[in-house]
Formats: sequence, structure tokens, C-alpha cells
Amino acid sequence: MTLKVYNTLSRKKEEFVPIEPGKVKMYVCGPTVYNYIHIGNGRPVIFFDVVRRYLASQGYEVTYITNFTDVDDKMIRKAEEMAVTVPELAETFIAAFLEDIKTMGVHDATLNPRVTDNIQEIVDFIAALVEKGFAYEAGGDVYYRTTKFADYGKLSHQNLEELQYGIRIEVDDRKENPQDFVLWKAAKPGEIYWDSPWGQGRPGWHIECSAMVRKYLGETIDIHGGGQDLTFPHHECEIAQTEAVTGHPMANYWLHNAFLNIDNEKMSKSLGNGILIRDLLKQMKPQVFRFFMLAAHYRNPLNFSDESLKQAANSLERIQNAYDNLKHRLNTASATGEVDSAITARIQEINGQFVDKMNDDFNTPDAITAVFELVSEANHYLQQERVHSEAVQQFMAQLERFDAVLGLLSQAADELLDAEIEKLIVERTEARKSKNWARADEIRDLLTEKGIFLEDTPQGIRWRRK
RNA sequence: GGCGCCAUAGCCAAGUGGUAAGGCAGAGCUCUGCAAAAGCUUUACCCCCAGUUCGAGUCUGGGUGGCGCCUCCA
Repeated sequence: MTLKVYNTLSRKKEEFVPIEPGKVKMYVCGPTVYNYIHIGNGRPVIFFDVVRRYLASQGYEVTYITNFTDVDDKMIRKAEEMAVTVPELAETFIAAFLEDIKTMGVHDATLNPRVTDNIQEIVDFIAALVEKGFAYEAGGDVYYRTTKFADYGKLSHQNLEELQYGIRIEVDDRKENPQDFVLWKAAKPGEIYWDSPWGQGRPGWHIECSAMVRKYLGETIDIHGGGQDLTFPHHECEIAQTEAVTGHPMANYWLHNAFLNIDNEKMSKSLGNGILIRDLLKQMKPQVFRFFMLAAHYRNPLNFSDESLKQAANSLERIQNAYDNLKHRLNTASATGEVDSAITARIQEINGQFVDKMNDDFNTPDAITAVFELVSEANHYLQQERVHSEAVQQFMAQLERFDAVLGLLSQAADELLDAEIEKLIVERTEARKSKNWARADEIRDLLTEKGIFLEDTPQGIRWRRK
């Protein structure tokens, strides 16, 4: 089965055909770096990380670009509040962002371009739009002339006439039409600015992505992603800008993730229910948050609650236990001869399930079901007294292949316990031998307090941290 | 007003028109000195009403209830 992705442009699942065989160029709109990212921001970050990992696992060479918006109105306002410069503000929160996503196990992007490093390209882009009559200058600002672009609205499927303008934002009367959007914004006194043919100012929000996509990936890319809210106006405007200049489609596939709600309500500043990722991850393993995210399909709304997280943690533990148990049994695996070919075949079959589900518009909930199928098979196999090391390795290798895509396992290094704990474990073993259960339990309780959980298995004592 | 989305077990969540995956939680059992882990067993008239069909969770129409976007937003 081939990969199918839901394309916002056509509102259909379409077969994914890359522009260049074996290669995928994707761009995902990144954060405006004026604050720490919240858990809602985590959804596209994690989802597109999985998309990218999956494509790579299928043999594609993926170029993954995600930008930083490091200058805009919000940045300027926040910098003022914090009494720092805009670049200082950006440095702080870019560093924080990179740290947060690393914690979440997100792979590094091929490149994280910044708006302020691409001003010249942006100015050139705007100049080209002006040249072609798609933009006009008005009092130091430059606006996009939406009426000139016949396809305006094709992504979000909106009719220009039916959009209600000025509902939330006051319409600027310098615009020819209310739906026109700003490409270049004149600097007010004291604001950060760059020189341009239209005077001192800064880029509008949408133009940066058009300029950077073209510069780093080319005129047409394979996948352009972002949160659902970016469909309109942001991505609509990107299309208008890019396609007006290049005459080619900006991206072949537009992917948008649905929102994360908190206790069934949208997360918003006015509700005051925002949760920062760094705060959340102080309370739980990052893999739990990833599992929670991937347990729902990316195009469905996902509700964040303590209960859901608790369930995610418990579910994830089953996978982690299976992996740890396999690893543990590897030490004492003793069966000889050939591995039962039925096992190998079954693992292959489950891998096929996983791939089929991922191919179906990245159905991670069903892909996770395949992971659980593998867990079940592995657990069954481990019921046997004697296991074959190669079979155990096959199970582990398959779990690791799944994990290369999903990023859910903790690879606890073979850390050493300190001498005192080591001694207690030995003492407990002695106590058990002499059936001194009271002492044995006492020691286990003692270690539990230290976060070390002991398990007595037929293959010997094992411990795990919790 | 326009454009969309969602409704499946106590909870989370899949589901190409052929007779409801998976996980969590709960209950019982097996194994275990006790545990843990694991295994086994167990839990659904798919929001309502009509229609199409041999057959509908799935398609169509109409409701009801939630939600998103309509130039800050992931």
C-alpha cells in the first residue's frame, strides 16, 4: 500500500507522490519566539516529527525545514515588556524552544531559518510582487492585492465576499480592500527596522515563509504543514504570495493538525488555561506526552486532561515493560536451534499492519495498536521457560523499528547502582534464601522509597527505576 | 452570515457498506513466600429520526448536542 495523505487543498486523501523520487521536501511553520511553548504548540511539533521520521523510515531522504519568527508585533511588544531588545528576546526563546523539543525527543530539523537572517530575500520577494502588480505601497506599508490573485481562498475554501472582515481586527483604511494583508510594515519610532525600497520597516507575518520556502527548498515543495488555524489566513497568504511570483504550486500537500483542548475548552490566554511544555515535563516522562499526542489521529481534536495523561502513562508502561522484559530475558536466553519461522512471519505481519496504518494518512492510533500486537506476541513468547535469543532479538529489533518512528521508548542506559543499594539487594537475596520474608520485604520497601523497584523473576532479580 | 469538524463501552480511541480493533480502568482466575511483570476470562442495541440498500457505526436528508476558522493564534 502506498502512502496517502489528507490534503487540505483538495479535502481528500491523496496518494503521496514526491516531486523527486526518494526525496521529500517539507516545511512546517515554526513558532514566534516570544514565549515558552505551550502544550498546544507541542502537537504540530510532535506530529510532524513523526511524519518526518516515518518518511525517513520508508527510505525517503527528508529535508525538514521549520522556521523561527523572530520579529513581528508580538515580539516587539514582548521585548518592550521585558525591557530587552527583540534579538535578545529571540535568542532566549529560540534556545528554550530547542531545549523543549529536544526533551520531547524531536529530531533536529535540517535547518531552522530565522526571519531576521532573510530580510534581503523577503524584500526581494515583496519587490517582485510589487513589480507584478500583486502588491502596492501605502504610506510606508506594502500590501498584497488579494483581488489580483484569482485563487485566493483555494486552500481554506473561503469566498472573498463571504469573509467577515473587521469582526475581530479593525480594518486598516489604507488597504484597497479589507482582505488585503501586509507584506511590509513601516517602523514606528523606536521599533526595530530594516531599510527597504519603501522605507524603514519590517516584514509582515506571511511573507517570511514564502521567502524562506523558496530559498531553502525551491518553488514547489512536497509537504507544507502547520496547525489548523494557520490554514487561513497564513497559508492562504503564503500561496497567494508564492504562486503569484513563481506561477507554480507552492506545495503539493498541505497538512494541518487539529487543536489540543484543555478540559474540553480551547486553550487561550483569556481562559488562562495555558500549560507550558517545560512545566508539564517536570511532572512526567516526555514519552508520556508523546504517547498521549499520538494516541489520537492528528486531524481530530484532542482533549488534554489529567485522566488522559494518566491513561497514556499506563498504556505506555505496557510497551516499555515489554521492551524491558525482552532485554532482561536476553541475558538468560538459552534455547538452541532455529527460531520458529512462525514468529518471524508474525513479526513481519505486524510490521505490515503498522506500515499500512501509517500509510493511511498517518493513523498513529492504529499504528500504536500494531505496537500493542507486537507487545502481546512478545509477552506470549516470554511465557516460555526457555527462549531463543535470536527470537528475543527479533522482537526487540521490531519494537525499535516502531520506536524509530514514534519515539516512545526510554532507553534506560545500563546504569550502575550505588554500592549501598547493591549490598541491600544481595542481603535481600540471602534473606529470601533463608526464608526470612520479613527482612526481604523490609529491604524491598526501603528500596522502593529510593525509587528502585525489585522484581523476582524466574530468571533472577531485576530492578527498575520509577 | 460563510466555510468546516466532531458525536462509538466507565475513560481514551480506531473503524475501505458485510454483521463493532486496540489501550486504560474495574472484576475474577493463573503464576508468585508476598509482590511486580505477564497470561487467561469478562464489559457496546455505535446521539436521535427518516431514507437508500439484501445488508448502514460507515452513504443521503433532517434534527439534537459540542467545537473550530473567518487577518494575534499550533
